[in-house]
Amino acid sequence: MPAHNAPQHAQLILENFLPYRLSVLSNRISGAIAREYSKRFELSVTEWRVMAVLGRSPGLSANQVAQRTAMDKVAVSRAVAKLLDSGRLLREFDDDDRRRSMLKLSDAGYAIYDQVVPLTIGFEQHLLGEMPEAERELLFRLLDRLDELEIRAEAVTSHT
Amino acid sequence: MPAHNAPQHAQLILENFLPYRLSVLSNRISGAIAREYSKRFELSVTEWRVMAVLGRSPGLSANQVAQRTAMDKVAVSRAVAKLLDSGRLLREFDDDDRRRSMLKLSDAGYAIYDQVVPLTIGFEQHLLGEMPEAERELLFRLLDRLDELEIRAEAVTSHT
DNA sequence: AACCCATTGTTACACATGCAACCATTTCAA
DNA sequence: TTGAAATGGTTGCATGTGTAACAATGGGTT
Repeated sequence: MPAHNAPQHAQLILENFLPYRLSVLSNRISGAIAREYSKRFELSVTEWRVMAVLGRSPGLSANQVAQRTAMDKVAVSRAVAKLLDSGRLLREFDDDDRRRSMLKLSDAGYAIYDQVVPLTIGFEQHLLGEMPEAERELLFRLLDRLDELEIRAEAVTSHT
Repeated sequence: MPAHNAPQHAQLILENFLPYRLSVLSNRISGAIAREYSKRFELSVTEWRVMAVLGRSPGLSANQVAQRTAMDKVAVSRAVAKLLDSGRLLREFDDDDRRRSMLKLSDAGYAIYDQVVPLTIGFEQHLLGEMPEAERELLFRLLDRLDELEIRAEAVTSHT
């Protein structure tokens, strides 16, 4: 009997699989942050992302918000509706193009924004605080590179 | 009039915010992979994760699968139900403890497993392929460290 | 045995998400 | 000017997900 031990089946070690690890890690981190502000401010992750972008860039349209947050326009539309409803957002429509909305935080919106921002930044500090500057930079460079790479998923299927 | 320009509001640059970047990146990557196998094999992400673990470790219980996949037991329960239904999974119950299930892939399950594994590995190759070994190792070390860190979300709230 | 509690797994509900179809408005070309 | 295509945004539907309540089984104490 030959002494080879080729596995009968393909082998995948999930715990070492990068996409899986990113997913689990990201869910844990985002979940932990979201649990904080969602309880305190009745705010979902998508709503918060919309607020975060508009807090820094008032006047964007819903579409522009969608692009910047990497959310699809439906998610933005619904988040905007809720934020308008709860009085955290103001909306006007452009006179020149009445389809286009112009969004910005209300005072109530900024009151929340000014509390959540330090909270999230504190969390990031906690994550990165003890990481040497060099590693931190490398981490972000790696993320940049991965961002660029995975654009074309189709290129991959031919590999196998 | 003094020449300070302290911002009126807290500032957060979402595009540089680590949790946000991880979330977007992870969603893109997992989404790209999932689109491939979900179309081809009528397989959701959670179902695939269950299969991936059982392919390598046959005989685990649903609870054990949940722990290894970082999914909650409800998600596993439902994924298992579907996989049983579609004949990709076999289940027995332990004679000594009839609550405890013992799960493994059926032949049909392995047939799929053996196709999806190389597909996902090819994808990871595509992501990591051009990354120098040293950076790759660092990336995984950084992920390890982040994994350990963010366990206690509460520790953070006092930071602010 | 009778009880209490922990564990495994399922079900029910509320809520988020993605895709497709849709309406309103604008643009452009015939 | 009018009709086709493009754009911004919303709504409906089917599906996924998390939380809590639940049934069933088992372990341990009296």
